[in-house]
Amino acid sequence: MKYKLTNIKDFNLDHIFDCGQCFRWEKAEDGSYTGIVGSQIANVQFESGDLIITTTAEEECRSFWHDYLDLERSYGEIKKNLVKRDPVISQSINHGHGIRILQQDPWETLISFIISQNSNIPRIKKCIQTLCENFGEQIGTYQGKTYFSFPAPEIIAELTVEDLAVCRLGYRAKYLIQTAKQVTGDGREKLQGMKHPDVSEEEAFSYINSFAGVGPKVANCVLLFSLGKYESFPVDVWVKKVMKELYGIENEKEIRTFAKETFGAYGGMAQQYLFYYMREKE
DNA sequence: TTCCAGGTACCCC
DNA sequence: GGGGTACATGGA
Repeated sequence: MKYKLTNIKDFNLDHIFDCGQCFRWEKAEDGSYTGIVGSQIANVQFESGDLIITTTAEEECRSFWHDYLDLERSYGEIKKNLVKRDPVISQSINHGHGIRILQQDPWETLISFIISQNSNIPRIKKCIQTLCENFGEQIGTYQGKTYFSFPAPEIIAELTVEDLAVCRLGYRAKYLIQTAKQVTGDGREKLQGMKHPDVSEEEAFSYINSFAGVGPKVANCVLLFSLGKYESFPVDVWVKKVMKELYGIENEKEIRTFAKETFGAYGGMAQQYLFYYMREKE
């Protein structure tokens, strides 16, 4: 299927796919991006306000893409609000003005960010790709390339550390297996259930934080990138750098307090603008 | 060689 | 509850 969505503002593919929230979208020479979401392969192009989505899905799923790309939310208002609360962030917002927080799958996000710990983005991408190629399902080809789904919890739960050695996950392999075992059964439904607006950020945090290999940083990424808890403010090495440089705050606890008080309900968006700014700056 | 990367678990006090 | 340290791996 092919969709054309018009008059889209505050939207930039490079900002969205290169701000560290996702690991499986690839840029093509024409500037479009191709990725896998669920069991469909999709290509997205964006030019002068028009968004063209080409997908292998046969059924109508326009509203799905609206949700996934977070098109219903007014990022213009959010950015205005953030600058009003804190003028210092405006340069970061200008730099990543087209960022949108994708509404990703909680299971894939959980595993991806367990893999991300103490690693770097190119290697994280490679690990995840190998994981999908070896243990996901082949879902089709697009422009000569074969694509694979993200392996289900039931698949990873049955693997051994030796099976996963091909992915070069290091000490994280055992976390994947343990977490997958926790998620199988009714766990998957509980994980999805955390998306519900009635589930508070605190409640979601303590649940996600209880998985093997998940600490505060990974938990906050899962909350922000897949559970719609937009006040979450993941603190990693890059955020520490930018907070020191722009605000003179080094202590992690102070960073959290500052973010909560300053950015409030949209701490997650603020974090993404700051993270992207600091990473591009190097 | 050493350092570092979207950190966490575990131990000690 | 804060403060060290080991942990797999690959690129700079």
